[in-house]
Amino acid sequence: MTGGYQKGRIRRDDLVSAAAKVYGEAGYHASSLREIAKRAGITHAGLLYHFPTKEALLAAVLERRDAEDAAREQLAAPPGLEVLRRFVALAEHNVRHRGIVDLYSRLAAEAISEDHPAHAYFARHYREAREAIADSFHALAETGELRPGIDPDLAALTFIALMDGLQVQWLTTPTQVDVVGSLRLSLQTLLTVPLFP
Amino acid sequence: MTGGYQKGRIRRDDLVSAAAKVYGEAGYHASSLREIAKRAGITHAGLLYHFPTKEALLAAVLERRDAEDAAREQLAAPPGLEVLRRFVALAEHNVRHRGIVDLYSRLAAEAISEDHPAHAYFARHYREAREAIADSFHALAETGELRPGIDPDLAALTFIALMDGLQVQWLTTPTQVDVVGSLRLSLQTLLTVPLFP
DNA sequence: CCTACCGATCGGTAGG
DNA sequence: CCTACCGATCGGTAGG
Repeated sequence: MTGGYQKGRIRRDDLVSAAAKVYGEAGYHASSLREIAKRAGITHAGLLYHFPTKEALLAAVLERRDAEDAAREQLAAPPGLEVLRRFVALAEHNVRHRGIVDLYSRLAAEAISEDHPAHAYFARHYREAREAIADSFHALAETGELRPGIDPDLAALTFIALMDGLQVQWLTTPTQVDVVGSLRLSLQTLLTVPLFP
Repeated sequence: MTGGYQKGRIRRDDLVSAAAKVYGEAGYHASSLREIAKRAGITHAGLLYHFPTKEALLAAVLERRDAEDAAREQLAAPPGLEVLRRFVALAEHNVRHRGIVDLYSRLAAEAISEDHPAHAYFARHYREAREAIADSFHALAETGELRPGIDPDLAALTFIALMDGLQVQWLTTPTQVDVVGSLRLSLQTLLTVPLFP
């Protein structure tokens, strides 16, 4: 009884996976429904049976990314050093999974346009990331672990922007960019205590 | 005698300007020769009389950008604090000329692909930018103006990546991103002397 | 520099 | 989920 239902769910997941991969290789706009469908083993009309428009498929890709992030954030720590360490760990994870970074970096640049279907998603993503980091810098300021005179909100913006900039440069010239080293350097200079004792 | 020649030069410049603008709005791949040609007041076939392929037009846009940068780098200072100040001044200039930043940020993300026609351009651009900044950090290390224990090359990578990451985030949500403030904060924490006394 | 055209590709729909 | 199709758009070419 649940066979067709289950099958449908699996098929949708396959399509979302294929879409994420193709977006990562070519961006959203340059990706075709035919290429995505082919990788999932169906026709592009078949894809449109599951996702009525190209934009609906993108929405599904972003939703699944959010769900994965949320599952990971069960690991969320209280504001402080540990949060910063986990962001560095996330960067370490990312350099071992290029596809994730590809998808994110290409979509982020496309989504600069206010009328891009992922624009609101990225505006929210940036704000939430800045707020999460800012909470930790504020906590560190109160305990004297943030260097005096540093604006916690500006430090948070700096950290998130640095992560994004490193990713694009790393994707373009992987052998010449030490993503994790740069993040550690940047964080350590903001702190009065060792980030990794 | 030089009339036709002059006219041709002007027309080519108009086309390059129109192309830079459209690339900035939509990226390279999503830009059409018809849209670019229309803004310059000719047909797309007319554009192809001046630039034989879509790729040749992109090359001309990048060449002009290099020429403009070179002209600006007559202002190039010897390695040291002044170089860092001028990069901050460049960022101040950029936030008043959104089109330049748009063009750069969108192309950079597309050029992640090794087969993108601007890939080699950006690989070179990153390397040259890192080297220019690294020279200054090395000089500052020798005079004790760089905080002890900071790797000058890693600091250079960090600064360039931060500039790029700030630009994308600023383009997406302009009112929420203080590009210049973030750059000043980041540089100041690396130094033992005031960047802006 | 234009008109007119080509083959290819695109997202989406009809109808089953 | 497929076959078959649509109108739109693309980069590029022929021929002037």
